Amino acid sequence: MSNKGKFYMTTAIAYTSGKPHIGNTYEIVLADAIARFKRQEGYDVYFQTGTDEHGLKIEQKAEEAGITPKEYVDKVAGEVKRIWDLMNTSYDNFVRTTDEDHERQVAKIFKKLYDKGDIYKGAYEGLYCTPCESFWTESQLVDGKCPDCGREVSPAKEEAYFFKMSKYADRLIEHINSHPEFIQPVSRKNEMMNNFLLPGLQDLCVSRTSVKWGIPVDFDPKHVVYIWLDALSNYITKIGYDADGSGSELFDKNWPADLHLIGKDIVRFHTIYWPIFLMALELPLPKQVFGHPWLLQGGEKMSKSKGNVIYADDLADLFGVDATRYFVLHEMPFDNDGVITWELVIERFNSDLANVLGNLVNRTISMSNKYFGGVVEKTGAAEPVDEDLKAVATGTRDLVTAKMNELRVADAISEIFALFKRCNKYIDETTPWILAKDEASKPRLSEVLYNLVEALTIGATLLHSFLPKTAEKITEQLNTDMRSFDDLDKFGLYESGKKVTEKPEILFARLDAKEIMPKVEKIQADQRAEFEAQQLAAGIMPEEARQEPVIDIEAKEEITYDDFMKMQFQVGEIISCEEVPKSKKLLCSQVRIGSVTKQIVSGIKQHYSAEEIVGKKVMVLVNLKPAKLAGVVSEGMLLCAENENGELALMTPEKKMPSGAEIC
RNA sequence: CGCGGGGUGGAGCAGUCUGGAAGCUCGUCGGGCUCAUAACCCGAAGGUCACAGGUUCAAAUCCUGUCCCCGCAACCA
Repeated sequence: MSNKGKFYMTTAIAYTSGKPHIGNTYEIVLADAIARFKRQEGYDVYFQTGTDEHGLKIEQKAEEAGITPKEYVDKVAGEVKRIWDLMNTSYDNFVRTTDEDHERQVAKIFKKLYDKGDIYKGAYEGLYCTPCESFWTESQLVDGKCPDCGREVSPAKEEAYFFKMSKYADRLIEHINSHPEFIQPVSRKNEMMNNFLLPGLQDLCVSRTSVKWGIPVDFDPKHVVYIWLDALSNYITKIGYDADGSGSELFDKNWPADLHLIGKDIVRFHTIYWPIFLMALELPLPKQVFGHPWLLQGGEKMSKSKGNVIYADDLADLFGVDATRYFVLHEMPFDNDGVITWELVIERFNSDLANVLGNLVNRTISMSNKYFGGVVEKTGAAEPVDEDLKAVATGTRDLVTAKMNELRVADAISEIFALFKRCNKYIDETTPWILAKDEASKPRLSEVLYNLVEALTIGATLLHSFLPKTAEKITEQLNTDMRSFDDLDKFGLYESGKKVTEKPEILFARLDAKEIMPKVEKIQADQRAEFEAQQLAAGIMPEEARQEPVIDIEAKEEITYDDFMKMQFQVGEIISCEEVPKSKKLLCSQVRIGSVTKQIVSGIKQHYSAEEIVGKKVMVLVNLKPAKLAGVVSEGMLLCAENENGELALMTPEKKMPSGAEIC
């Protein structure tokens, strides 16, 4: 393996406001695949990931949970690390922004930039929402109210430190223009240029007094360092950067980073603010920032508040770690968002992993055992049909490398699977079961199986970066080792005469959606229950209906819109009410509908008392033909919902509505 | 007119920059094969490339307009 030099790469550090879902996990798996591949190629890789643990949201979450912020982030960071490890990711360093060395360096960096004059003290003016402790701009408001809580905002002014972004803007524009590879994909570059750089950068507010949970500005401790300045700095502080100038060996070797892998939503922070901070610190800029797309669920974005989140450990439970890795890596295109649904995962699992790969390994090993007692021997009985297989096998490495160099990981995997598909085809072309019938064609049969085993070894080696465990299982079953990367363009290195395993283990057993989906539903139900429990704990009213049993009633005949329009519903206010004498069920109400008052008799006595419904606004069917009930005239109907026990609930408007308002 | 992404056979996507016979995976249908995990291999059907104009010998691709979906909007990767 040739040494190609160092390669320092990072993921964004995960924000510890809650358990990471499959989308967060996507990033670490993607990064891991790249890191492993670079190592395989011969780079000296340093791969850093971790957690971002400061900020208001964490402060709030901790308070809701009734624990300190530190306790809260310890818990979540542990969870993040557990999932990173579960996904078998090969990071070299897991950093936390609450690490003492990081906090000390961030404070020093802030001081250094202040001393230098790039950070100055000013005032932040804007519209302030007191309960949310947040500033908003005019354009952010929703109906003139706080976009978070919907309450009134008021103009306010807060002392704050600002960073002189504009001072470095020209240099950054120049850098981006002269380094086309800096921002990937290119579409993001245009976005940054057109929206932020070319219109002119505003100075960035880099301190907060409204947040307690953060790194204090050491010379003005009522301020806390802005979370992005804090978080971004991990890329240098955690490899040993020292603002005083005495960097560590690790830092000197690895900085500048070769790749920052981040989500497309935070491209701005990594391609504008971060480079400018680095310029101010007189450090070289990272070589590349890749803003990967999102993994969306069923067309809509995942979020905990929607309670529709897919977690990596659930996927790993149902499908296994490598299948989960395969899915997220394969399904994510280069610059458009990917989609994940349970059905899609099952489909990919069956068609790619079970059918194409697992079955190929299985049938190859089975044939070797059946025909040659497991011994794989090269006999030299070649035929022209072998050439294409060999060409594909030896050419795959460069195809994969080319895709990986562009960070097109999904395409890289597809190249490897193209090799496996070629192998399946090769089996049909050579028909080993026919060769096996004739003793004279045994050498040919042996050669065919040898070629398959060799091609599989090459394929497994290439797969190692993406599906580490699966690749290892394959080479184990073939009784061989991973090939050296440099040898992957050679065919015939499998040691002739070796014996494959007697009993091939099924790598991926086909799944039946009918069996999986009930488990999925259970996971989802558990998640909803947990979410509601959390909401309850936080004092938020849960959506009660969700957990309650539903009722199905007999469907009535379809009606037309005209039929519907014949009925007139209005809001009515019950101004008085009395029981109907000699009746068990009836109450007689005087209902004001607009300027008219109607007398309505309703069978609700067992559920409502006459007194309690007075003053209620209710839904009334107004143009029902009057009728006499128990001798009393009724000129309409009060509408109620009825449950399976016959209990009634009057329909009342969800918001305040005037009497007489039409219901349509 | 806040910014951005998208609308391509039943599903999920590529192709659009650099116009030149509409492609991939899955599904469906038909065939082959039986070593293998009802798997594998071959073939077929199925699309006016959101809509309307325009440029061109030629448009999914370039230009103009319209409709629809989605994300972001400084604390979601």
